[in-house]
Amino acid sequence: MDAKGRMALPARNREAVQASAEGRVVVTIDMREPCLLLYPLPEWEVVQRKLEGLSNIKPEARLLQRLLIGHATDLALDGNGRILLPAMLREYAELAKKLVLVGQGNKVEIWSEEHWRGRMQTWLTQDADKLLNDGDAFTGLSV
Amino acid sequence: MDAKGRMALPARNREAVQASAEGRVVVTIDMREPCLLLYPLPEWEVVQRKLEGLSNIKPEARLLQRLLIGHATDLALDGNGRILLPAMLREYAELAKKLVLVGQGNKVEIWSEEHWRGRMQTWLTQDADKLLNDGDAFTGLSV
DNA sequence: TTGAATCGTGGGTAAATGTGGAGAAAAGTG
DNA sequence: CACTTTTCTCCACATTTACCCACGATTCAA
Repeated sequence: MDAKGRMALPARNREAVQASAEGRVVVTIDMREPCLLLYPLPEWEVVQRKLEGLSNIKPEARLLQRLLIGHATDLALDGNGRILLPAMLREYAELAKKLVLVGQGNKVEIWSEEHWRGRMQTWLTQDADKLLNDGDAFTGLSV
Repeated sequence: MDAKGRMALPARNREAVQASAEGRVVVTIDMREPCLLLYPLPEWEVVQRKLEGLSNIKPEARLLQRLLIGHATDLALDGNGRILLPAMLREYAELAKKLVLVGQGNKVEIWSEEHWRGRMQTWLTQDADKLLNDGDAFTGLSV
């Protein structure tokens, strides 16, 4: 990310986004982690419909809607394949110069390198042990 | 928001409002949170009809009607794309110089930055945990 | 290895947008 | 009617954003 808050989308993803969404993407926050989520526009519309379909009586559902839809921002790639991340989103994820992009199928996670390192540490030392010792959880799943 | 209580609508929303409602919007209060709700006029008319359709025997329904419809104010964008928020609404949401606008599909929430930060803090530290640990609530929802 | 193309990065500049204030018009008040 | 207060319109300025170009690094192919 540069000093203006612009982030270059890797050429690999760029091609897909250009083809399916004419360079239009949506960025929002991840409630569980200090990172952002980037969807190609069509993918986001699926997610948004799911969210709006939730019972809006449940407080939990309203929370999801407010935070995810509320932070969702339409962005378009500029001539160099970059997007300008809004200041509020940059602050939420505490993004610095160095970013880490993590592909997740229908979306890409955007992390500051610093947070990414910290979480990796935690996952590898604590959570992975727990996961591997929980014999039943993933029976039959071969990776 | 400036000292006169004027608020600039972001250009992105402005365009939509100009097209569908000739720059006319309705602002009212949110009963659950210290914030205001801004609807393009056509959207508000839908909401108002729903409210009026509620059984007016139930005290809860009458309360909704009184507060939402009672505070609803017709406003129009000025030459610079701004609206003048009535003093009563400004006081209700305790709006200060810095505002946060949160898009919610058919409406926009208007928060003071201070309240928004406070609520975010609560949501992310308390409610989000509860939500994520409540396994049944959102089975099958993949965001 | 070398040239050529692509890619990531940074910056300049012009246009668009956000912000603030002055003064005229309108509305409310005594 | 005179006066105050509010609201609207217009103008000026600061900030942000969009667009363009340039340079160094990396990749790819010959």
